[in-house]
Amino acid sequence: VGGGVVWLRQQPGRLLVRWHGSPGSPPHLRRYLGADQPLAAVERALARERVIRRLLPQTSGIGLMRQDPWECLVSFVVSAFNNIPKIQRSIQALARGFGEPIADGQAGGSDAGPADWTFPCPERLAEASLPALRRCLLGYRARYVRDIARLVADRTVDLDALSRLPLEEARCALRELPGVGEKVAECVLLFGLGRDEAFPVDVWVKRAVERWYFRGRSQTPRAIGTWARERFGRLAGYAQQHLFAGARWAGLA
DNA sequence: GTGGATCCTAAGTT
DNA sequence: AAACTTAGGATCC
Repeated sequence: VGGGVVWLRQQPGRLLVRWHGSPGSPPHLRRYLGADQPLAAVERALARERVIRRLLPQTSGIGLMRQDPWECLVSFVVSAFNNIPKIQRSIQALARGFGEPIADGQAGGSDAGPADWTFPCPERLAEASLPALRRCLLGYRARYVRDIARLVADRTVDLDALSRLPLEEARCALRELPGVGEKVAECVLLFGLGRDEAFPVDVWVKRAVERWYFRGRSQTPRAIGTWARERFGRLAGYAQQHLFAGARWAGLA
């Protein structure tokens, strides 16, 4: 996070934090974790809705992360048609192979080199070879990652500027990028650009909405997204988080 | 019960 | 609308 390393341990009623690699306090950690959001008020509002109200006992406390837009974009491009353990390995391999070493505080083997690496900058990924990227288990996504990195590195695309655009314009701009479809675009809007109205429809959310709102009737992801953004408005992103967590908790198959 | 071939799925996009 | 990287689990000899 912000060029440093943060360790978190959640305990009942508190969060233990340890960090190193960046001077002073961890950068905007509260914002990064979404811990600066008025969750109590959000959940009070969402509880007016019958399905979310029923999920809340299991899902209460979930917030929206505010990742760096660049890291968020690449991560979700990697996530498409993939599974979470492999996504994690890919991200770690990218950092190990193309990121900057983070000065070791004290832990970790000093003989084995740096234990931690930053997420790679666009410039480094833009000049990476496809085989080198494929060694990060990216598969056919290697080309997407490299081409997106080039667009950002040569300033054709300005991710930070997207957050100041009207929602629909930012959405369309993201969809222009190779490997970015509706779902990934919504994820970047939500977790990277701070647009709480975004509503990504992945397989879990699709199952949840079909089961709990459409009596098990199949709907297209597009239709679900449109429907949800209308129904939940400015809190759609939060609603999505609770539906996602609820679906996984309920083990929807 | 073990081992390997095969199939299937997984935070979708082209 | 089929094809797509890759790994891990499920099923079947």
